[in-house]
Amino acid sequence: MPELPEVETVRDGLDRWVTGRVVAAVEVRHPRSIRRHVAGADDLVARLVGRRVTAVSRRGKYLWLPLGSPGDDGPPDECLVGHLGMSGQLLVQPVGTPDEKHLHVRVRFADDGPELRFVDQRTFGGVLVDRLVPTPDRAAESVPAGIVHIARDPLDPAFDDDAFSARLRRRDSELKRALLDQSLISGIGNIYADESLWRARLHGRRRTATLTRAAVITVLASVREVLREAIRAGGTSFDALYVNVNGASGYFDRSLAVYGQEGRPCPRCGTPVRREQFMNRSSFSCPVCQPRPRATRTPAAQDTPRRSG
DNA sequence: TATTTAACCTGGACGC
DNA sequence: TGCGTCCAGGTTAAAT
Repeated sequence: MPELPEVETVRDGLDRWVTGRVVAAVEVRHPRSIRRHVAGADDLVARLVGRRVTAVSRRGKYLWLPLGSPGDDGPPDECLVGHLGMSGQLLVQPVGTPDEKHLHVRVRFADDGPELRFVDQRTFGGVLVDRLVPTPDRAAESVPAGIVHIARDPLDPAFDDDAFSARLRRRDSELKRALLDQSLISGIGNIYADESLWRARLHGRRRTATLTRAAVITVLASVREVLREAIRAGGTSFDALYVNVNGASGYFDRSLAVYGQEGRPCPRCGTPVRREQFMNRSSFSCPVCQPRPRATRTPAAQDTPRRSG
C-alpha cells in the first residue's frame, strides 16, 4: 500500500521523467478519479494543457506537480495534486503502450515523449488541480490548498520533534491511532506504523498521554529508521498494486518484522507474531516485546481468531 | 471541541 | 464452476 516510502519512490521517478515538460493533452477516462476536482473534467484539462511541470513535490502521502505558465517566470500558483489511495499508480509509459485495465487519467506531453498515466484499481486515489498557498508555518514554502491540514512528515527537515511530542502527549488517544493521524504526523500508514512500533517496543494501544518525551523521541527514531530503509528498498510491494513509475516492485516486504507475519517468529525474541483488530485494520506485533498496556486489556483487544482454511 | 467510527471501492482468496 | 462473503486500508464525513 502506498505510504511515504512508496510515494517518495514515485516522486523521485516522476521528477526524473516529467519535470520540465509541457502538457499537450489530458484524457479523463474515469470521473471518480477526478472527483475532488469539483469543477469537473473539462476544467481540469483546461488548467493543465500548455502548462510546464516545474518540479515534483511531496508531503506525507500526497504528491504535487507545480505548474508554470509560458512567458511567466514567477512562482507557480497552481499544481496537479495526486494521491494514490490504496491502489493508485502513476506510471510513465511510452506512447502507444497498451492501456492498463484501470487506466483513469492520461497526460500527454508536447515533446511526444513518454506519457503520464494514473491507474487505480480501487479508485480511492485521484488527481486534481489546486491552488498553491503558503504553508502556515513557513510563508516561503507553498503547498496545495487542499492539504494545508496535513502535517509535515518525519523526514521533512522542518519537522519539529518537540512540538510533535507536546501535541502527542496532550492527546487522550492511543499511540497507533495517533501515528496514523495525518494531521499530526504524515506519511505513516498501517504497515510502517506496525513496523515502527515493533522497533520502539511499544504496543499501539499505549495511551499517548502516558508517554514520556524520551519515549516519543524513541518512536520518532524508529519511524525514521523504518521509512528510510523502505525508501532504499523502493517501498513495499505485496502484489501488483504498488509499483514505481516504471512498473517495478519494491522489495521492503522482505524486511518486514511483524506486518503480515502472523504466527511467524519475532525476529528479536522468536515469539510468534500476533494479529489484532484495531481501527477496522489488522495490527501485527510481538506479544513479548510489545506487551499490551494493562488498562486497555479488554475483550475487544484480544487476538483475532485465525480464519479457518 | 476532540475523538472515534463507518463508508467508500474492487478484486483476490476462500468456503460451500 | 459459480456464488456469496471476507478482507485489504487512506481519507473524510458523520457520529459520539
